Amino acid sequence: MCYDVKASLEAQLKRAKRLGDWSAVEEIMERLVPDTDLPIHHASGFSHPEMLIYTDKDPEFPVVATWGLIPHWVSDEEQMKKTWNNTLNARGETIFKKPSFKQAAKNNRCLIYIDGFYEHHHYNKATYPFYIYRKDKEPIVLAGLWNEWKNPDKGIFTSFTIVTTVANGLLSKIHNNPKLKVPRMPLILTEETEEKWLNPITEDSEIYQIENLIESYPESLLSYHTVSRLRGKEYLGNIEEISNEFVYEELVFE
DNA sequence: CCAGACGTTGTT
DNA sequence: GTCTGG
DNA sequence: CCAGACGTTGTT
DNA sequence: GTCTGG
Repeated sequence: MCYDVKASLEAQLKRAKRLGDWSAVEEIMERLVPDTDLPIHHASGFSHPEMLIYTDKDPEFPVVATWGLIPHWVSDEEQMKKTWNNTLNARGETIFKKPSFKQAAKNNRCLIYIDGFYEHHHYNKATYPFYIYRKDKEPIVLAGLWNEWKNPDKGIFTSFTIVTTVANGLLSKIHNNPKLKVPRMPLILTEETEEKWLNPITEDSEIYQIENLIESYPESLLSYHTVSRLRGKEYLGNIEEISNEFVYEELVFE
């Protein structure tokens, strides 16, 4: 799963900057970034932050979107708020089958550039948040689905969800779920697969080309450490230090 | 057929 | 809009 | 997902 | 133990 992320301005803009179109970057800074919650040192999906996503419609120039996909059939704002806490993630195995995701899976895929994400580990009846990031400190590219929903009161509402897959060894351990159902992790793309994720498909027979991209990311490329609380009264909020290592003396992890 | 849901996570 | 449960 | 509430009365 | 809110 993936319910907590860090998304700095630098990470979010990495894709827009890679081609060296500085006027585009300037436009993003002036016109889009003020409508976002950036920089996000930590945000929970349940707070439905506004972020930049790169869609298949314009892969180099991002749009502002809210985390928590609103399916096309949602009719009003009340129904929307019942739905969007349940569509923060989308199971990769079923995105082409579920009514909430199938249209977006076929026609509206996107990338979300983040610094890293947070997961909770359970030990001795307590909960310990971990921050997970790439060993090389480069941004993590997540696979997403996005959508434009017509809010009858307020116009077009752009939202997205993060696709998940089975967890690798490291994330299974952080989740320390010993059995039965396989733990989950977000779908992290590589330089090759991120372009394929945005590649349009027209026929149902091409769905497998997208499904083939859904696999867990090698744990050898990831690093991690514990951080201070991300929930409840001890939560420090969206401050820069929130992703810094915070050692819990009582926690034994290894 | 109609009514009602439509979704995710893990159970150290 | 489309699928599932009764 | 985790943290925190989990109830009643009448009304600032 | 289980539901709700964020």
